[in-house]
Amino acid sequence: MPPTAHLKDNSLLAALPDAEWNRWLPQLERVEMPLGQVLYEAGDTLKYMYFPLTSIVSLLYVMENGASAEIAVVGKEGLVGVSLFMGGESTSSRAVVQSAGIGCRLKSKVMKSEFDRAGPVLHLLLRYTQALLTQMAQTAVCNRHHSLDQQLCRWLLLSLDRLDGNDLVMTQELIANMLGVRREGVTEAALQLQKEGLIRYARGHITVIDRDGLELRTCECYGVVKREYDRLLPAAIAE
Amino acid sequence: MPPTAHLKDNSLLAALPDAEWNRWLPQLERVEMPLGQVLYEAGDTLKYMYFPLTSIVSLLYVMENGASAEIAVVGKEGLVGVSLFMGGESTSSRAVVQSAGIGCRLKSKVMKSEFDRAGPVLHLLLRYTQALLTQMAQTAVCNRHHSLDQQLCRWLLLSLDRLDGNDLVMTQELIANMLGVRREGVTEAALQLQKEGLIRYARGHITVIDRDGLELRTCECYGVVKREYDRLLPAAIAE
DNA sequence: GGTCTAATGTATGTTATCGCACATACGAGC
DNA sequence: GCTCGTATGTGCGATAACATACATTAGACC
Repeated sequence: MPPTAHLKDNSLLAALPDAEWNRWLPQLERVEMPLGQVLYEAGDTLKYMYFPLTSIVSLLYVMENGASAEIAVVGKEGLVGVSLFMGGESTSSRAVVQSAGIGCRLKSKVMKSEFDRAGPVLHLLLRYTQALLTQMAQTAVCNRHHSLDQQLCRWLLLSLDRLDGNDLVMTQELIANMLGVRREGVTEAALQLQKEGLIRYARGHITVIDRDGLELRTCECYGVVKREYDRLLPAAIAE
Repeated sequence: MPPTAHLKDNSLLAALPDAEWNRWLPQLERVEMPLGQVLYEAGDTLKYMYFPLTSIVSLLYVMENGASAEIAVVGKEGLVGVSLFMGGESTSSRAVVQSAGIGCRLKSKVMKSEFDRAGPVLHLLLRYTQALLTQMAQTAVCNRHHSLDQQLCRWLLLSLDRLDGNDLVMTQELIANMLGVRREGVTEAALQLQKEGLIRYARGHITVIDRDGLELRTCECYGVVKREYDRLLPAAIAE
C-alpha cells in the first residue's frame, strides 16, 4: 500500500478524458477507508460515489437472520454506488470496507450531473457496471456449483487483483462472512492451500506464494470474471 | 396466454412516452418464441434486443462441464440484451426461452441509437437494469443460503409474476436445469409442495393453487426482488 | 387399444458442509 | 515475561444435496 496513493490509481478515474478529469479533480475528496466502514446500508440513499484507491469494498447482502453473502468485490478497478447513476438511488445490499486503505469520493449530485452529460463518462460507467454484473452472475454460479476450496481461491484472486502486492490483511472469520460459510470451513480450506504451498498465513495476514497455482486450483468463475473486466475495461486492473 | 398479445403487454414498452412509442412502433418486429430457443449464446454479439410479451426467458450460465445455473429470469416486465446498451455487446451468459410465447424485438442498431438519445428511454432502461442486477444478486444469496424447497418456491413465484394466470408449462427436468440442481431434488420438493396443497402438477404442467402459501414458504429473496422491481419500475409487473 | 417415450417417483450409499463444542497458540499490552 | 483476547485448529454427529440405478405411469402416436 503506497503511502501516497494517487487518485489515478483508480482505473476509472485514470480512464477519464482530460476535460472530465480536470472538471472532477476539484470535486474529488480523498478519504480514509478503515476496515469495517459501512459506505452504505441496504436501502440508504447514497450521498457519495466512492472510488477505492488502495482499499477493497465488498457489496454484501445481509439476511434477516444476520447471515451474509458477498455479491461482488470492488477495488481500484471500479467504483461503489452504481445505483446512483442507474437511477435507483439505493440498493438492497450493503457496502463494507473489506480491506483498509485510501479512496476518494464524489458528491452524488455532482456524479449525476456528470453522468447526465451523456458523454464518454456515461459509457465508461456503464461498461464498468456490466463488468460488475458479470461478477454478480458468476458469484451466483459459483455459490451453486463449486467447492469451498475453489471459492476461496477465486476470492483470494479477485481480491489480489484489486490490490498491489501479494498480501491480504484478512482474518478467516471475515472471509467466512464474505463467502457466506462457516469460519471452520475456511480454516480447513486455507490449511489445505497452505499445505500445497500456495499460500502462507498467520493471524489475519495472508500471503499468496504461488499465484499461478491458485489459478490452476480455482474454478472457471475467476477466469470468466477476469476476462470480462479486461474486455470491458482494457485499461483497468492491468498492473 | 391471450391469442393476440399486444405489444404494450410488455411493461417497458408500455412505459414509453408517446414520442418514443410512435418512433419505435414501425421497428418492432413481432416474433414467436418457442421453448428452448436460444436468443443468444455466451459471447455472441447481439443482433436484437428482445421484449417478451407472453414468454419467459432465462439468462443462464453454462459451465465447462455442461452444468448450468440460472442467473435471472425475464418476462413481460423486462427485456433481454442489456449488454447492448451497457456497451459490452455480449455477455458470458446464454438467453433461453423457458416458457414459450410471443415477444417482439428491435434491431440492435436502432436500440443503440434510441438509447444514445439520452432521454427518458435511457433512464427507463437503466432502472430496469438495476432491477435485473438486484435479481442476480439475490440469486447469488439464495444459492448460498436457502434450501431447494425455498428456491423452488421463489422460482415458481418469479416465473408466475412474469406470466398471466397460475399455470406453468414446465417439466421438473427443466426446472432442475434452471436451478442448477438434480431433477430428483426438484421431484422431491415439488412432491412436498403438492402434499401441502400449494401446487398441483402433472407431466410438464404446474398449477399454483395457493399463491399466498407459496409466499409464506419461500425465502426472503423473492420479496426483496419483487419489491425492488416495484420500486424501480412502478408500472411494471403490477397486474 | 397397444406401444413407446418422456416424465415422474423411489431407493441406496456418498459427500460436503453445517452446528456446536472445545483445544491450541500467537502476540499486543501490561 | 505474563496475561488475555483474538485467531486458528480439531473432532464430533446431523443433514441436505449428491450420483446412480431403476420403477412407474401418463399420454402421444400408431
